Amino acid sequence: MPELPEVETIANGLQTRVSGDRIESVWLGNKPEPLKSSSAEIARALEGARVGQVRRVGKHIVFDLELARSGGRWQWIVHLGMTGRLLIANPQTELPKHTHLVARLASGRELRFVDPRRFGRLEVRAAGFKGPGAEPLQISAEDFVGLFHRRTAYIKSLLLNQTLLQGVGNIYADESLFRAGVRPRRRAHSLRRAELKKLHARVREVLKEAIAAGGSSVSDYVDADGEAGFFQLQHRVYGRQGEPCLICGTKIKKIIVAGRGTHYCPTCQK
DNA sequence: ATACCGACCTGTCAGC
DNA sequence: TGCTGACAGGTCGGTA
Repeated sequence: MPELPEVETIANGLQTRVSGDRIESVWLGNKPEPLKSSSAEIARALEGARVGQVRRVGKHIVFDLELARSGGRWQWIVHLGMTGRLLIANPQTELPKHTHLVARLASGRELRFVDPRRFGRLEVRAAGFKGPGAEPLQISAEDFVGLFHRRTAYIKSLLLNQTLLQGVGNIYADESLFRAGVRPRRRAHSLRRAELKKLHARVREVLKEAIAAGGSSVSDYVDADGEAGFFQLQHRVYGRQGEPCLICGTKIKKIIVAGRGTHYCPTCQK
């Protein structure tokens, strides 16, 4: 579900609202848990820890944990998968279905992890998590070109590959390619240098605009306060199959690339 | 190296 | 009303 702008919005909300708070106790659901670390490890790392900085790395939310006792520096890493949510709530409000973790905070509130499809992942690990790829908002145009210009795969597949660029998902890949005028099935090495530079600029532009709008709410995305984002109103191709292109009027096409629904304008994108 | 497919899960919506 | 199938913001592993 959430891509870079949504994860960034959520992480910023959590930084504002829970950083500095202390986790007093943790409840974890059972059965096939959506965990990379064990329940015991997670509970041990979280309970009693003060929450330091909260930020986004790729599509992950990273909580710095400051532990009174063990001294070591740990991080709690949350990947929301398709349907994961991190919500701040009053203890009195009913626990939503599919709640897998509840962290009770010293301030009296709760931080809840809810994930119907269970594609999300929770992990605790030693500090220093960087993620597998480059950050789209930090990489230089030169390095961006270097990432793609020799690769033979479809450019869209590569934009989704988190070990190259981390944070871009299906919506923003389609939106970036539209703005750059590049078809999703172009082989990356067939893109001219100028096209790759343009794509670099458009990826950043789309992500920044989406962050400013609080992300895209396609079906059930909400931020840490339960608020929806608004960038879906600015989608130019994603979800617009059959509708006219906003530039030329051609019907937007939908095909499958890398197993994902892929939207583009056959006229504007070459 | 790359592409496709199924798996992992649940919910929703369109069509019958 | 209820059933069925397709599809959904993500990732992984197997196979050709």
